[in-house]
Formats: sequence, C-alpha cells, structure tokens
Amino acid sequence: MTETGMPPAESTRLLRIHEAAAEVGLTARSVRYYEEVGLLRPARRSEGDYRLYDESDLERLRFIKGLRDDAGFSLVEISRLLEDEAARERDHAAFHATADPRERLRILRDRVASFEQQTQTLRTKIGRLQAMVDETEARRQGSLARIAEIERQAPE
Amino acid sequence: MTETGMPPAESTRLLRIHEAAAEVGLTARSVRYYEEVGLLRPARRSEGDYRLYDESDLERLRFIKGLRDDAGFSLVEISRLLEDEAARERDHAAFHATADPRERLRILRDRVASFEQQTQTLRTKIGRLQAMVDETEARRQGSLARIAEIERQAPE
DNA sequence: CCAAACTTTCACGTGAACGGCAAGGTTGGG
DNA sequence: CCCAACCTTGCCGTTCACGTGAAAGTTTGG
Repeated sequence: MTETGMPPAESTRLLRIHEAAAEVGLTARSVRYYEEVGLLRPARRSEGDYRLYDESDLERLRFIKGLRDDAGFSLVEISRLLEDEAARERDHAAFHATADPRERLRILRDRVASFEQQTQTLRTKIGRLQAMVDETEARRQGSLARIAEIERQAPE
Repeated sequence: MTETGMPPAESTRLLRIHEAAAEVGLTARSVRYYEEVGLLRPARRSEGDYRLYDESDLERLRFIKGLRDDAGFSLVEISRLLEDEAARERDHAAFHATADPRERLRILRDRVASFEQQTQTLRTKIGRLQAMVDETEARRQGSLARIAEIERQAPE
C-alpha cells in the first residue's frame, strides 16, 4: 500500500513543470528559462531529475508573471526585486534554525523592510502611470471644452 | 500643387533628429526605429531630406517613451494605443479643412472617446499594480503580526 | 513489462528593439 | 567655397525572452 519505507510524508503536493506552468499561466520553457537566469529553483527534483514545484514555487511564479505582465518589468528588474526575496528565503531557514527570539525578530524586521521596498517600487510605477492618466484626462477636458464652445456657437 | 508660394509661416522651431531625441531622452536610432514601425513621422523634411521635428512631435515622443518606460508597454501595444491618435491626427487636418460645426463636433467626440480608451487601458494597468501592492502589504502585515507575537511572548 | 507520455539537456532559431558601421549627401560657420 | 559636423539609407550585429526540435532518460497506465 502506501508504506515503502515512508517517503517524506509531506502533504505538499508537488507538480511537474508543465503542470506548474499551466497552473500559473506560463509555458514550461519560460519556467526553465527563469531558472536559467536565476529567478527560482524548484523545491526539489525527482529521482529521475524531474523538476518538482511546491505551492511556494507557484506563488513565486505568479509574482514573477505579475511583475512581467502587469508591471512590465524586465527579468533583470524582477531579479533585483526578488533579490530581497532571496535573502528572505535564506533567512527563512535561519529563522527556523534558531529559537532565539531576538534573532527571529531581526529576521522578521528585515522581511518587513524588504516588503516595504517592493511596495515602494510598485507605487513609484503607479505614480508615473497616474501622471499619464492625468495628462490624458487634461487633453480630454480640452476637447470637451471645445465641444461645448461649438455647441454654444452653433446649437443644433 | 496647392501652395501659395509662401513657405509655411513657421512659428514653431524645428529640431533635427539628435536634438529632438536628446530633448525627450531617447536616441536618434530609437526615433528612426519608431518611424520605421509606424509610431510617428517627423513634421517635415529639410531640403536635403533631414528629419525635422516640431513641438507636437516631441509631445508624441514623450508619450511613447512614457508608455515604454513607465508603463512597460511593447511598441506593438503602444501602436494600438496610438492608432486612435493617428486617426486623431488625420482628423486634425479634416477638422481644419471643414467649417461645418456638425463635422467638427463629430471629430472632437471621436477624440474624447479615444482619450477615454487610453485612460481606460492605463487604469486597468494601475489596477493590476495596485493589486500587487495590496498583496505585498498583506504579507507585510503578516510579518508584523508575527513580530508582535514574539514581542508579546518574549519582551526585552 | 512495455509503450505512451512526459521529462531532461543541448543547441540552434526567432522577433522585438535597438546599436554600430559604411558609404554617401547636407548644412553652416569661417 | 570648403570642410567638419551633421544627416541619410542600408545592412549586419546584439541582447532579451523565449520557441522549437533532437536525442536520450523517466514515469505510469494497462
């Protein structure tokens, strides 16, 4: 039945590359490429060296896709944004390796700082887009004014 | 030919490609490329076929650069966004060619519609970015909660 | 146990968005 | 009128972000 020496009784289901890619709306090739340029590594490999992705990998892939599609960041920029995230993951291990509350606090505070850094970057981008919206709005108002003018001078 | 023999009373200063490019923070090569893919044509050419850009060209270039750098749109996407703009420019001529108020109203209303289309596209993008900000904020809150927990259990 | 379906790495191909150079023509100050 | 500093088109090179096989190994339903 289920006991063959008991493999890691992890309840985290692991997906192969096509499944994982489909789950987040990417192609397997893209996912491999992201690994190639250092954006993520699969949680583990199977006995036959198949890439196996867990839920946190999927989260990360979704985040990458969001930065790419929605924010229009290049993979290099995403890389920089995720540098903090990488540090976070290293700290994650460190966090569980220590029981010292002071150490844990330091790690958590670093995470908070890096989240703030990310939101700051995103908000800067939002600000620029908003400026473009405002400008377009202004031009629209200009046209509306001219419409009103004509309608005043030559009512139907 | 329909000219009066008089050169267009240039009240607008015209810039050559390097000057125009520098003015908006692009390279001459990029500007030529944008022309190649149909994003803009210079206001006119000199006698020796030099490209000459006027102020409205600069505005357009700034808009393109904004869409490219700030919004992260591809040139194809920009092309679609500016398709309306191209129609606007054709209409600009038509606008000045006609004195019929009804025709002018139609043209102006088209312009307004296209402005609204542009802001809509931009706002969609802003919405997606905002969602990412919200998510990052939520994760930040999670860390803050864990910090509070530790501080409660092990006050300094 | 076997074939189908999936995966691996390696390698070359592709479209977008330019960079850079060559071989000329144009402009403008002296 | 001359020449340096622009500009033109043409064309090939490059980087990014993948796509597309090829050849071989792995997993799994029957």
